Amino acid sequence: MMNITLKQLRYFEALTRHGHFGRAADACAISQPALSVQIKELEETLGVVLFERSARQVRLTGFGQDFAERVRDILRAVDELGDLARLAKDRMVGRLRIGVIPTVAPYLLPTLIQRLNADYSGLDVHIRETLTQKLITELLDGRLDTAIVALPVSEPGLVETPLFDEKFVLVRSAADADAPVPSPEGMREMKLLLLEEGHCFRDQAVSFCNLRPALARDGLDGSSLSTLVQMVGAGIGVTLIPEMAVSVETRSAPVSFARFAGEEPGRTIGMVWRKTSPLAPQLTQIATAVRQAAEEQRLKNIHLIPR
Amino acid sequence: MMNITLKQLRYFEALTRHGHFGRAADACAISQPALSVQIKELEETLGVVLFERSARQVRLTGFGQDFAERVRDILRAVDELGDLARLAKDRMVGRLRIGVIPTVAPYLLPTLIQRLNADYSGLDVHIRETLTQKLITELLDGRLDTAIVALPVSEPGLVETPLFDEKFVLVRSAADADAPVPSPEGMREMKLLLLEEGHCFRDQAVSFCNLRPALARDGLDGSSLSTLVQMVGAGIGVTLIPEMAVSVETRSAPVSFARFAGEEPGRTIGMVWRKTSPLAPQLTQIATAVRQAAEEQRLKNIHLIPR
DNA sequence: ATTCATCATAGGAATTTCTTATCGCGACAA
DNA sequence: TTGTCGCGATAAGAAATTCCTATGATGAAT
Repeated sequence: MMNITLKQLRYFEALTRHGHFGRAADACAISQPALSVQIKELEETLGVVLFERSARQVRLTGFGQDFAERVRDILRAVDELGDLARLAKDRMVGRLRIGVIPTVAPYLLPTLIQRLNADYSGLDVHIRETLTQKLITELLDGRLDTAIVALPVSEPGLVETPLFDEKFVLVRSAADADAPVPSPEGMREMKLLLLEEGHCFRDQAVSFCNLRPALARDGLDGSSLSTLVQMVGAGIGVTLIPEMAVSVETRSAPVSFARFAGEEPGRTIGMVWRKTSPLAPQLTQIATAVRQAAEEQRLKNIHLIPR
Repeated sequence: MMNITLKQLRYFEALTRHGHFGRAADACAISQPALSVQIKELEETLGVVLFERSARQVRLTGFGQDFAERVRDILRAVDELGDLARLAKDRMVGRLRIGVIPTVAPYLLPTLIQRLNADYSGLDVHIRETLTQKLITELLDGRLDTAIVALPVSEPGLVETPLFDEKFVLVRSAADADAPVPSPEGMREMKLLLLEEGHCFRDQAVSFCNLRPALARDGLDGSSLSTLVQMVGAGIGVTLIPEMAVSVETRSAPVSFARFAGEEPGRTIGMVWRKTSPLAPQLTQIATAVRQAAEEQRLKNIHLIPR
């Protein structure tokens, strides 16, 4: 009890076109008996005669004609599978789901998306912005293809690629613009505004100032860097933001920015994806594009920060 | 350089459903390595990775998802091929092109078509009514599946099956109803109306009366039996028609019918089809249906003919 | 009647597909 | 860490299939 094979359907189709076993066999690059046998096998599998063989010509039966129409559709669909793959192979194509942490997304994405659309048209980019923890979960779950987060992540099952380092700058009210820049220890004396729990940037800032994490400050945590900057502008305290955010956040409120002296605080932003991801080659390319976007963005900021 | 096979697509589909090589292999009734190899082969043929294999689970890649949709459609279409054939196998189904000569068609077809529709629903009957010569040509050409004609045809390449014998009856004006029935020889003295050249019925009538075929009568040939009967009703002459035509033609004009004494004229109607026709079994069945229709029709006529 | 063209059949070779056995890797538990 | 386990990949030989060459059978044309 054989099953229908694509070979049989291809031979069948050739025979309908040529109406002649020998010529159809040539077209299929096989011998005439091989074709005869496969056609016969197909007919036996179906339990139906597809061709009427006479000495003069080979003609489709009535059923064969209906059959042939469907077979043509099937073969076309199968060939399209190959075409589809051939396209997907070289050009980067299809859906790409990128997760980005909130302290990077607003500053990097406008540039990045523009660049991706330019360099990889045909790529359908989906963006997910949320906390690192959630990104990692979704990544491991297969709901994301890659994530842009602060390194290290140290999650077995994921590979990390550094993208760029960024320094943190001090944000204080415009009035303090000329005051000396405090040392990390000095920061502890100031009212430092932080993001809510869960943001890695909060932990990084806390770590820089050697604050005791448990020492949760008053209830002034902000849900975004913009909020923090606005609070600083209102004279409530000071905060840190990544240098990349400066050009955007300078518009949020009348504040001044300052670099730290000596050992500057900072972090490494990187891309992570599953070790097993078949997109690895593409993602490596994407990483390059992200680096370029980050550099482009950095140039917009660097001159806004006084030494 | 392998080609895509249906097996591969079936295995692929099973793997998408189970997300597990071992279970998918079970579902396909093969070993796990066999499935692994075929999936790998498919991926190599396409040049694209379809599944992301991790220790935890087997997941479709983005491309794989698009691919899977199309594959499902293809497999469904292929399975439908089998269904289609299974239906066509037992039930008689599909197009059936029957040719019928004009001196039979009007009297047999109403009954026959009704019967075919009743007994073989799903059969798409096409009727072609024309002269024997043309029917045979179209039959040999494959434009007809079978023809109902007067036997014998004696065409190599065709097989003949008798359906029924029918007698010819004399048609004369109603006024002559009680006159004695002439002998074949007597017919020669009467004005015998005939069908045009090409109708086999014309030749059969001529033969019965022992007329010299070349002796073409005056220009009163009719193009149908109805025309002839109407002419008889108008007192122009006499004619012959098959007994099967009586019940219909008695409505054409005020005429009387009479059987011939002694050796009655008649002919054998039969079905012919190509020796090579794969429909032979079905056609044999159809022939039975035609016999029944003819008998049914005959019963409507027999009591209308005196003697 | 013979020849030619054409499809079917047969037997053995070549190729493909499958099975069993085993490896390698990552996850999980102790 | 270190086994242990689950799972997919790989290997090698066995089984099945597909194919080719040679040949048969049949009908048509000369």
